Amino acid sequence: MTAAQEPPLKQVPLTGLLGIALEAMLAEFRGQLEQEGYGDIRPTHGCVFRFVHGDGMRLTDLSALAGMTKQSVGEVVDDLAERGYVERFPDPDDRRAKLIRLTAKGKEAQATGFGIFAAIEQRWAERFGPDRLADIRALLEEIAHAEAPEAVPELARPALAHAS
Amino acid sequence: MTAAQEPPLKQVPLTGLLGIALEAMLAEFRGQLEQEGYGDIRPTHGCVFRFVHGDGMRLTDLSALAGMTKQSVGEVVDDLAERGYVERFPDPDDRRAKLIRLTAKGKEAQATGFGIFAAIEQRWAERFGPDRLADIRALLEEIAHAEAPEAVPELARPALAHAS
DNA sequence: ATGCCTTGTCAGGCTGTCTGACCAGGCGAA
DNA sequence: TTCGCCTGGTCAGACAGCCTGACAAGGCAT
Repeated sequence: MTAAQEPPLKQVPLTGLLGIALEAMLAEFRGQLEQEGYGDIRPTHGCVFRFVHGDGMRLTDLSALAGMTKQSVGEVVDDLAERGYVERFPDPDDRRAKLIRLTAKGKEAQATGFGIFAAIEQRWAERFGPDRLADIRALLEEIAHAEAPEAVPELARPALAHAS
Repeated sequence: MTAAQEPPLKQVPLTGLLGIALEAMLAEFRGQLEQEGYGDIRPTHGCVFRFVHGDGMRLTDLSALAGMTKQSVGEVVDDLAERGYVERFPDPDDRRAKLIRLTAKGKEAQATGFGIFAAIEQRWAERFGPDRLADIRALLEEIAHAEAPEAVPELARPALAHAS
């Protein structure tokens, strides 16, 4: 037990740990979501559910937020439309464009999803320590803000704002 | 600034933040790796590089560690073998099996990769605070240990061990 | 009113993974 | 021994999820 120097410092890369934590949370999420009756929602659909809001958004905007091509997001939107979660309607201000919005069913699903995420985080907080989880969230928000501010517009306004 | 109750508590899901952090680290990793001359190593190859060690491992063992099918890992091994990073040789103890081990080139690549991961973590530590990063690592290790102990065998022996 | 930009779609392709079927070799029980 | 079953690895085929390229319809500025 003599704490000698570890020779090559073979620690598990942080990416591996992040990946495991992420995967575990997502697995929990998918299970819960299915249990709530949304078994037909797949991970890919997240790129729309995460960002769609308001009275109608353009595909172009969604794809920019999601960091994916219009074609890819368009396919997801098609799929969600077939399943009745979103609907397209013509943009009254621009006849080229179509707007995408959640249906009533879609809004329920989105709310359920966000609720599940909150519940999981709550459970993890109880399990691993509320303050530790708050710390990790704060740090991750800071990292996200630094690395991909466009993907987390919600972070544009918090306390950090006046820190720079 | 009256801290009233937030109505639907619309916080960004932790998974999103974890994903951004993970992606950012991996992007940094890939950039560095290419810069070190290993531009032909793709993310998929990680499922082998992460786990292969010693004097030869079976495909079955690698696939179990990686949590993937034998076929998928086999394809990756084929690819790495063509590129000269690993080699197969018959298991002297079991004529059905072949053992997989790193070539000299593969060992260099693996060491370089682990080094880059360590360097990135070091840089992030300086950037976001060494103690905060240590905290997040400790928490993530705990989570990983709880959620996927088989994927992080290195964690089987640390200080946590006598805590239970 | 003409030429360029934007919006969305169609078509095709690639990567990474999976399932199913199979052969060759090992191993235990009759 | 030898027969039936298990195990290690491979072949073949499929599919999800993403991409790039090409395009038609519509807006917009000179």
